[in-house]
Amino acid sequence: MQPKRSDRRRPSVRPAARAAPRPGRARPGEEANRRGEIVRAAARLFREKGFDGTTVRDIARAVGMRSGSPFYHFETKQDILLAVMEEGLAAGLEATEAVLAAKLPPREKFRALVRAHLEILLDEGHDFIPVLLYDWRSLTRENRAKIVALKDRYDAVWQQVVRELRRAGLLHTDSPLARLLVLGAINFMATWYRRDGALGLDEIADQTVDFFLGPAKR
Amino acid sequence: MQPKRSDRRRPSVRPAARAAPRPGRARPGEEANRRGEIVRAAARLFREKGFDGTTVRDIARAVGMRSGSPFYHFETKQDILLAVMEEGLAAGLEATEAVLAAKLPPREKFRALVRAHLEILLDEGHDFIPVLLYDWRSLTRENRAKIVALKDRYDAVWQQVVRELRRAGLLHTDSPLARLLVLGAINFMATWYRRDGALGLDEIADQTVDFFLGPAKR
DNA sequence: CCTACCGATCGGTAGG
DNA sequence: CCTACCGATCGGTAGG
Repeated sequence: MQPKRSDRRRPSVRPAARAAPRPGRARPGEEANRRGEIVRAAARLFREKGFDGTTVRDIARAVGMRSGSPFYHFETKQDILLAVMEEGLAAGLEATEAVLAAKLPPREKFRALVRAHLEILLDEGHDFIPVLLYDWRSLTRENRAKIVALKDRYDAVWQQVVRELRRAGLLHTDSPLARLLVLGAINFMATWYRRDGALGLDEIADQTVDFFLGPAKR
Repeated sequence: MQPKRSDRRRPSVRPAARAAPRPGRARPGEEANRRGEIVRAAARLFREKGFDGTTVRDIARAVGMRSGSPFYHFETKQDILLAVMEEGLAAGLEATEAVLAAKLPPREKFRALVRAHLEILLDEGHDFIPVLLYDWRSLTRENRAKIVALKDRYDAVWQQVVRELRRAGLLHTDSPLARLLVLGAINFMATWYRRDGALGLDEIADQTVDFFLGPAKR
């Protein structure tokens, strides 16, 4: 006997009263909207239970659809995963490149970059990047290549800022390893951060900057 | 149609010639041995494909058993996961506490700790800790509690060394966040490290120590 | 987007 | 530890 992953209902019984969103037919024009809902719901579920631990039925239920209906919007479950990662990376990349564009001094630029990354990594409703980080293995080879291309741009932004920190004498190296250590330390926060914990995102950002660059001089 | 995860064979046909280890009955006395083989094979598979992405049949095949036979050694698949994590943590803890016991100066102690951790995190045949880090979510609540207890001891060792670094003036903080940043940066290496890459474990250890503490003075 | 369904696979078990 | 098997579930599809 397998452990049950979800409540089982008789197939012929319509789910009458439950907390989930409205089932039914989409009104014309809100189709793209529904697609976005699926992506967001899937991101949250993938983050919590992993890609393999989440069923298409879970996703359908979360947006108030019947079990087969997500396939009206996506051809395969894998395509949903790709959409989650692509949309998350695109949004993150936009925020990140905006930080680069704002001509801040190195330390402030680093702080802004860390803060922006913490938001998409840890804040409520931003489940895309954690899924990217922790469900990497579930991507097909072809989809992995697409994601890598986006991720490379992300890394380039960080490498650029690390270089500026080095030039300003705030770091003593700007090697790729330095970037990997900084980003790794931050990305690993997705493992231990609790939204109800002692530190907020602003405090974590400040202390992280201080840790890597040394306390700010005045 | 689902994508096939493995070759399918007619159930009545014995697998005659294949590369995997000998099928057949265990000789008396090597039972504990077989259990260990299962744990090691499972660790490797879990690391590659995740807990949910690995089937008991995969594990059985990897050690040359038929599909139901792992259940002679373990009650459930979950128990295999627990064994992987427990045995990995126990071994890591032993190596780690040995570093603490050897009375090295702070910088050398840190370096030895990093090096020991890199070994169990990245080296061939050490798949336990990566599984622990990346399949956390698949543990039941009760098993998670058991693992947390072991992990706390591990963290305590690192916190102790961070404290010594601070006292020696090599770090300017010994907060828990400092420990989380250092360990996170290192643990995240499991994501990007390639055994055929440019840097070996010794070089990574040296450069990591230099990054966090500043280059060694002479 | 629902209904109704399929083939494949999965974790696990009885009995030897 | 193998043989033979079960019930449940899963991703996906045809047809409306």
